[in-house]
Order: sequence, then structure tokens, then C-alpha cells
Amino acid sequence: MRLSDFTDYSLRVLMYCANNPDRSVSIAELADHHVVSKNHLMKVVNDLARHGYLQTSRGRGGGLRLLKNPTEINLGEVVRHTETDFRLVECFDPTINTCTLTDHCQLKQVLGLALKSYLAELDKVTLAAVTRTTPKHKALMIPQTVRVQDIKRRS
Amino acid sequence: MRLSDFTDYSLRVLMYCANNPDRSVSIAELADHHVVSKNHLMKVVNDLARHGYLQTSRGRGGGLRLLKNPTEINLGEVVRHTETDFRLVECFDPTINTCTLTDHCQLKQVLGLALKSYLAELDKVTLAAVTRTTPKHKALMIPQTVRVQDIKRRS
DNA sequence: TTATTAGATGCATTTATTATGCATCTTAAT
DNA sequence: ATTAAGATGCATAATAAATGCATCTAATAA
Repeated sequence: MRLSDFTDYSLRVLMYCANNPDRSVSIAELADHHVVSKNHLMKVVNDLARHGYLQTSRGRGGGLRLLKNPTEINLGEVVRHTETDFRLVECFDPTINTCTLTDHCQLKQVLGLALKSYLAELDKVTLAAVTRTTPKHKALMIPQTVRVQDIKRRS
Repeated sequence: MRLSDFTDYSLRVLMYCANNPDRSVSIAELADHHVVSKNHLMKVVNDLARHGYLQTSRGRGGGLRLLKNPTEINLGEVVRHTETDFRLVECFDPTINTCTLTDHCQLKQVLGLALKSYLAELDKVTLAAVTRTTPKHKALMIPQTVRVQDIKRRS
């Protein structure tokens, strides 16, 4: 039972943006910071944008910004969007279910409650809550390497 | 986020055995009843036996029996055994983790709590609880087809 | 108005995990 | 001895997820 990297990175992108509210964060920077394919991140970011969490802008100086206040972004809600499949056992998906017990079986219900409880726990937490940390933590959330365009800009 | 078929079938095997306490259930019968590979079920059964849930016996008339009382089999405990991987995000597995935030990040903790809450919900439920149902349900838990050996035995 | 930088999109490929298949062995009952 | 069961190890297939790549669009700066 695990969450996809897609979900993992979705959360990390949001956290990173929350820690850099004053500027546009590029996908390249995120891919660099977390060690992950730019392609995959692109899809993550796209999905977050489509769901209204991020504003993206193209072209020079473009990148990502949070559209909502971190206190209004709920982790449970995010995970519900990013995870594609909460099928715990076969009978959760009627289109493929072959189990003859389904109508009488209590297992589905029990697993359903457990899932509900899992998500309820995440519903309690906002992006602000997982982002609000020490300055030391915050310092980790900025570019680790000096980029060429930064040098150019300074000179 | 889903459980493996392995877990799904583990639970189904236990339920089936719980509903047939008076006899030995063969893997072939289980494979027939649920529509699933005998090979996979073999591994499921083996695992359950190794963890002390089932007694298996080889040879003619062999098969499976529950070793514990259904009231003493806890779903949470079973799932903890059958699921191999509760890695929710990368940092759950220190051997592969590359995230530099780990020590300060609160996300891991939140997801850990959610998982705990999920399993706690299953911990509340015993095999007896999901098996205790109407006679109609129970009737579904017996061989659907008349097998050759049954005919032989009768004559 | 052109070059550059950034995201968007669709499709192909790779990787990882899970599930199956198969061959062979062991054990028990008849 | 034969048959009916489970045990085990290794090979293969199926699936989903992640990654790569090519091409397009949009914005900005020179």
C-alpha cells in the first residue's frame, strides 16, 4: 500500500512553492532540487495547475506560484486528486469485480472505513501546517546551486 | 493507493475457511470459487500458514483449516503481514531517500499518522466480524460446482 | 521581430512490481 | 504403487508508473 511518486512530488512542489511565495519557481529548479525527471514534474505541475492550486506562466521569468493561501490547501483534498486509484480490493471496482459475495460481504465496508479514516487524517492538515517550520528548514527550500541566469542578472 | 491482490486473496481465503470450519478446504476449490490462479493462491496460503493462521495438510483429503478462532484473527494484523510495502513517500525508505528536507519535514509524520489511523481501523475488526452474516451469505461460501471426488465419495 | 526561456502536449519507452505459469519435489491416504 | 494434495524455485507475462523525447505555444528581452 503506497502512494505514487506522482502524489509525493505533488506535495513537494506545493511545499516548495509555499516556501517561496515571493517569486516564481521554475520546473527546472524543482527538478534540480528534488532529484527527479523534469518530464514527470511537468505532469505533476500541470495537474496541480488544472486543479487550481498553481498558476503557471510561460516564457522568460515564468514558472509557478501558489494560487491559494497555504492555510486553505488541504492535504487530503490534494491526495484525493493526485491518486488515481483507491481500489483496495477487487470489489471496489464494479467493472472488474468477479466476487460473488459482494452484496453480503462486510470486508468492503471495513476497508472503506479504513480508507475514510486515512483521508480524514490528511484532511486535518493544511499545506501551511506542514510548511511552517524553522528558518533552517526554510533555508533548505531555496536553490542549492547558483544558476547561470542568476549570475547574469547580478552583473 | 491500493492493496495488492495478494492481500485481497489472503483475506478471502481466511473468510472462506472461517465459513467452512468443519472441513478441509483445498486450494483448488478456492481457486475455482474465486476466479484466480492456483499458483498465486498457493503463495497466499503458504504465507498464511507460515504466519500461523492456517494449518495445511498434504496428500489425499488434505487442504486448509483455520488454526485460530476467527474472533482472534485481526484484520489489521493480517494486512500488516500481507502488504510488503507501506512506503507512502520516498523518505519512508531511508535506503533510497534523496530528499534533503527529511529531518525537518512534517509531511512524513502526517502521512505516518494517516497510515496508523488506517490500520487502527482494521485493528478494530476481527475475521469473525466480517464473516458473521446471514445464512444466505454463508451459502455462497461453499463449492459452487459438484466435484468429481464428491460424487465418488457419495457412491 | 527575433532569439531565448519557459510551460503544454502527445506518444514512445523503460522500469518496477505484481501476478501467473510451469516443472519438480514432498507428503499423506488408499 | 498410485493418486491427490501442498511446497518451492525459477521463468514469464501483465500492469501501472515513471521517464524520455519531439514538437508546439506563450511570454519576454534584446
